[in-house]
Amino acid sequence: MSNPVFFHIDLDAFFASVEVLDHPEYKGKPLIIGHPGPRSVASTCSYEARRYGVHSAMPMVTALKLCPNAICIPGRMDRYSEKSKEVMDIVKNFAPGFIQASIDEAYLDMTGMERIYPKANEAGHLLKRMIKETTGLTVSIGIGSSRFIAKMASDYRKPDGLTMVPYGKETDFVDAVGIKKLWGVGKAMQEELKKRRIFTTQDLRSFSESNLERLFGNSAGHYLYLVSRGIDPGIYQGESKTRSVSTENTFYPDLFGQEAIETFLLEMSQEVMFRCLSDGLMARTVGVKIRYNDFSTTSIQITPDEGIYTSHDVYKLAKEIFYKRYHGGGIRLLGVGLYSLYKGDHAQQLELFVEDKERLRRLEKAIVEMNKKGADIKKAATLKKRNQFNVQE
DNA sequence: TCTGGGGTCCTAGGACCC
DNA sequence: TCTGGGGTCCTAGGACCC
Repeated sequence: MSNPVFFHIDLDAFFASVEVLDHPEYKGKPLIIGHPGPRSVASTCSYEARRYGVHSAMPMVTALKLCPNAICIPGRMDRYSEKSKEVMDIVKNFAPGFIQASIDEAYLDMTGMERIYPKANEAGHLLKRMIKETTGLTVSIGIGSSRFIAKMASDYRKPDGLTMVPYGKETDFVDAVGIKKLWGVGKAMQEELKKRRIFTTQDLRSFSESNLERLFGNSAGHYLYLVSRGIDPGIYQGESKTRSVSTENTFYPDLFGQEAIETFLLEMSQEVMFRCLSDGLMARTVGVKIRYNDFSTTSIQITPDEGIYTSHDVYKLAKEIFYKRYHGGGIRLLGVGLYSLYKGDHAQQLELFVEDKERLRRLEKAIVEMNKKGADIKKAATLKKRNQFNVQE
């Protein structure tokens, strides 16, 4: 039996790199992807911008203070999806056990591929070359005995890097990465660890599993026990299916007034419902998210006894739960989501009026299909009002 | 630093049932 | 009568990731 071998392939500064590819004049310049608005954040930035301390998720205002001459452009998701597909097609055909983890990341299971690729690191270099030559983009690749190790290895040397963690050296590698960069251990957990005077992965290993579970809860404790030993806690195991669909908008200035609020609730209800329809999904639960101007955030959800069949159902429920919770004042963010999704095209149980609803549902589905073919039909008559309000894209 | 938008998973309490 | 235990579903909030 051969040892398990996994690759993690990570596109370098993906959105920014695509922009440089399409606009050679941006090459070598600090580039930030994101809207320049006062409430927006940087989504990606080029390595030139990173030298100024800019990083993704940084408030745009801060980023532009650090790097005033940065080129700041809003993202073009359609174009990035296109390039992503080009890359993923190459990766997919390179070896079996392909899992795409996000728009710019994928895993390959290279276990037992020695006859085709005798040396894993040479296979990695080959894959990097193929991607570069075909798409013009560079990736960083991590190689390890699990997806977890491969994932952190790809981040170890970036951009255009290749890091291989030899079988049996997982614990050493985790020590080299350090507790601050452990995948799945974020800011809040870092604080918890500091409070308990745990500063290194070695410190973590000095605790028994039951002690970690007592200190941090069963799930988090078990997780820390495993990852501090370089053992994969089980990231990206099976095919993941969609569990929720949501959309939200941040406004500047704040959103006020019944008409404006309801316009957005309607538009967002349609958006999430149309996305479900086009994927053949039904929802059991509708949720609304409200963030006030003081950044306090609340969410409400409802699982009605009657099913949810049309975007009108979504809107009605969204409006109902919104007013149940809304305490007035400026709204910074408004969101609508559908949860407890299941595959299906029909009402779950037969009930009164279902036939009418099914007819409406088929109508909406037809609109979705036409939009897929290039039409831009939206049901709401109120949509023309959208531009009166300031959406922070 | 004054904090986007799209997701996943976990926790904890309450309702309800057997 | 002051009071069990397990299972499941629902809700709200929070951590984390890209």
